[in-house]
Amino acid sequence: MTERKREILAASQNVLKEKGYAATSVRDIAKALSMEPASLYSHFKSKEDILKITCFEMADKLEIGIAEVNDIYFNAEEKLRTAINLHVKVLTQNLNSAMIFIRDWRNLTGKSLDQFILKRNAYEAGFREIVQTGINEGIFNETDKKFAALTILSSVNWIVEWYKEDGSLSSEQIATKLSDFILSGLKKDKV
Amino acid sequence: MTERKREILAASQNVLKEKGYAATSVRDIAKALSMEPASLYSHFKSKEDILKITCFEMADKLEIGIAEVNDIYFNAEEKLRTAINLHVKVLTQNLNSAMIFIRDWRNLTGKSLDQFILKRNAYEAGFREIVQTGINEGIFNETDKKFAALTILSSVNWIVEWYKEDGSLSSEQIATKLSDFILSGLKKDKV
DNA sequence: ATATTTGCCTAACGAACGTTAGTTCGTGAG
DNA sequence: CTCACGAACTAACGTTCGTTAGGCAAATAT
Repeated sequence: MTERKREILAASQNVLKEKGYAATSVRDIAKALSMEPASLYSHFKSKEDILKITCFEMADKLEIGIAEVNDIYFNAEEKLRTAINLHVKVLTQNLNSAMIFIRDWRNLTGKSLDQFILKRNAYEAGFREIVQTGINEGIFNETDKKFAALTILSSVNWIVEWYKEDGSLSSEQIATKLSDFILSGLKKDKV
Repeated sequence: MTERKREILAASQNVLKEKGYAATSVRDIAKALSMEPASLYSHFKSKEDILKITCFEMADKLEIGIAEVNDIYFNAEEKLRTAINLHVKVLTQNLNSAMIFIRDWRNLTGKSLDQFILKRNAYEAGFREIVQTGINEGIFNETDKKFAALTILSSVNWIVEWYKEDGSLSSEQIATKLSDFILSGLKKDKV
């Protein structure tokens, strides 16, 4: 990808995250770049192309993280903490893309949509695997794996709704808090 | 609201939940009702009117629940379990509306949007209050209240993404699992 | 029986949509 | 110096959008 294309992509994402993909027009994007709508088509072949690139780049970044984690030898708690940390890092470091990725992937169509769903399922399976590992090791409660993985991911994904780059919490701090919460829950340990 | 209006509203929501508010046209909605687009305007004054009614009806239902819970004398754990149970019940019993409410409220404009955000904040504050109660009672970990409330709500809201009416889990079972997860976490209690 | 209201229709409006065609202009390569 | 090319432009295409005006028939109220 050329430097200019990357630049335009970033600006597009900055616009798309505001009102969402469907409610944002090509003209909105062009205006933010002080260029003509038609000029965008020198770089992208369609509006959906921008969405597609955004969603798949995010999916790829997350995929790399979870594959890594499940390869290295860690115990389940370490694996989960590492996976959450990587996930939070990817989201916070690409906040615009992350919002589009999480909210707007449904606007993909045809083969792109199918492929995206496959990737998403594979990623979720990675989390289920970590939960299973923990159960096997005897350190996690017997639980509905699918349910647990979905709940974990939902907590983690929701940070795009409230995370502010200038906020007081770093990516690592958020990840630690989330991991603590997910692992230990709200209730005080009985002493 | 007349019976007919309610009927049209329900059909509209059934269409809107599929592709989202912005990507769904008035003509899509009319087609699902086997009527002409213009006829919808005998019942609703605009497309946004449908969104507004949907979002605020959901917000009101949830609001009633949380107010109730914070009034009755319960300990914090009971309060939280009850609040989650009510929330899950409202979501699962109005699944179409719930998806629109959670995903598409951003498409509200002007005063409606402002008012919605106020309601949303008030609702979140209700959850924060429950967390605070638990901390005061000494049964919840000292924690970032705002963070905890957001994490709880995100887990609960995410069920609209995977809940199927014909699935094996009832609303109560889901609420119990969620509450257990949120209160106790994934890790086995040290024995 | 007559008047009013309701619910839907047909037709059409102007605006906004995503996209394409064709062109110009500056830059770097042969 | 010329040529090719990338990146932007102007102009416009056909479509779809949300919405309105006005009418008509059936149901309801007087």
